[in-house]
Amino acid sequence: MATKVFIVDDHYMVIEGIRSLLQAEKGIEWSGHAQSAASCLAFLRREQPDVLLMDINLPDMSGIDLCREVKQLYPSVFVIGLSTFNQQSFIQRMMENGASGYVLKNATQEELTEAISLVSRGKTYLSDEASHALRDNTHQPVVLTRREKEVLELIADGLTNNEIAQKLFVSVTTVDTHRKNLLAKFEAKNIAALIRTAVKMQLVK
Amino acid sequence: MATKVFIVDDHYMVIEGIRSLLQAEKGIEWSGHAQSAASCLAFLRREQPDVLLMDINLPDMSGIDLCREVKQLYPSVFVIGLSTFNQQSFIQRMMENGASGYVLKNATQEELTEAISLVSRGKTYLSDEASHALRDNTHQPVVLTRREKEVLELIADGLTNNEIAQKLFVSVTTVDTHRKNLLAKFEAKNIAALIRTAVKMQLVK
DNA sequence: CTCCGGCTCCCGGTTTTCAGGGATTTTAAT
DNA sequence: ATTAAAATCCCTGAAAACCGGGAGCCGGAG
Repeated sequence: MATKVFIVDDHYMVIEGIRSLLQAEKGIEWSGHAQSAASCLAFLRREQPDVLLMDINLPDMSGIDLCREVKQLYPSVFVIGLSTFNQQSFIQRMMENGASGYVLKNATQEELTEAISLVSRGKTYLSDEASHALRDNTHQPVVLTRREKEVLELIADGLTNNEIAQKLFVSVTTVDTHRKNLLAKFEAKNIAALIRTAVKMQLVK
Repeated sequence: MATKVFIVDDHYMVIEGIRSLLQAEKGIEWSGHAQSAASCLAFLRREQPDVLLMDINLPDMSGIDLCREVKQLYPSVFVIGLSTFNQQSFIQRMMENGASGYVLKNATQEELTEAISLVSRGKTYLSDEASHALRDNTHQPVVLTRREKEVLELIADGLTNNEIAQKLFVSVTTVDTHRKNLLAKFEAKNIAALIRTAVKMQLVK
């Protein structure tokens, strides 16, 4: 029985590429594709594939969140993360949210089919680069509170503590405390270093 | 006579996707592909296609630079930028360096073939989103001097003016001047805002 | 109920940045 | 040789950030 594969990716060319790569494969059945999280979820309501290839950057929802949602609703669907980037933080969060594998978009046909084959049998597949990135596990993902995110965003916008305090209707010292906590969480020496890593981790737009 | 199309992109799946999209087209001849700037240049030394589809994010060289080099060596090769991102700065710099078009990776088959057709006849094609992004022409690309880049990098690393001064063997006031100039060039209120945009513009790693 | 995390607020003191000037020397291009 | 841009250096004063504490309030989990 062939493995049913569905793909969600907002880049039409990537969908085409994967379809073309998998077309010839005997054990794989093309289940369909979606270009957004919403239409992916809509499809899943009617029908569940065995393996779901999922881009991490979707227009309406992050792949991380979509993955969690999918695994919650349909635990039997195995998810493989798909991305151009080889960022530990992404890969890690993806796996934490129930993904079974992670493949980079420059993967070869062999890699992809092997990944699908392994994952459909309940195993885990990580591309070499991905597993390597996971081993570099020095930075665990920084978890911020609601308030800290707000403050961080405003700091990144160039506001001073004073201005932030006024905007959030709190005291300057409160903002300063949040700032201290942010510096601690990011293990940053100052705001410059903090913003740098925050932007790279995509915690600020 | 068919238009010869060559593609350079480090993502195998995108190459496959485009190949599959163009396969059926009558007027288009698949000239080959490369996964790095180096092998693209190697190919061009032997043979020149009519149209060169070029990813902006290459492993060994930025598409921006590759585009400039290609146009300098082989002005008759028309370049179409290819990217997942819709960032004005990229598009603009690509066009400044001689590209004839810019297509997003979620383009449809029609869009892509139209782009190739237009560009091969010496015209310009910008995807809707790209041309729209270009219209938002508020931010011209920030040009930094050698020294400013160094200082910016060190600021982003979290060093203070004092530390930077020691590292670069110059006076603190010099570093402060560079800092001021950076703030002015980025039109940033303070370092937080500066670093934010600098990272987003990929001027710091 | 108790404990913990998040949010709030405060103090005192030091360091750094920012906003204004102005000025000289190197370097590269015409 | 001239010129312009880059790089260097200096001053002052105000504003902001950073440091290392302490402390009360609340809501949810155990």
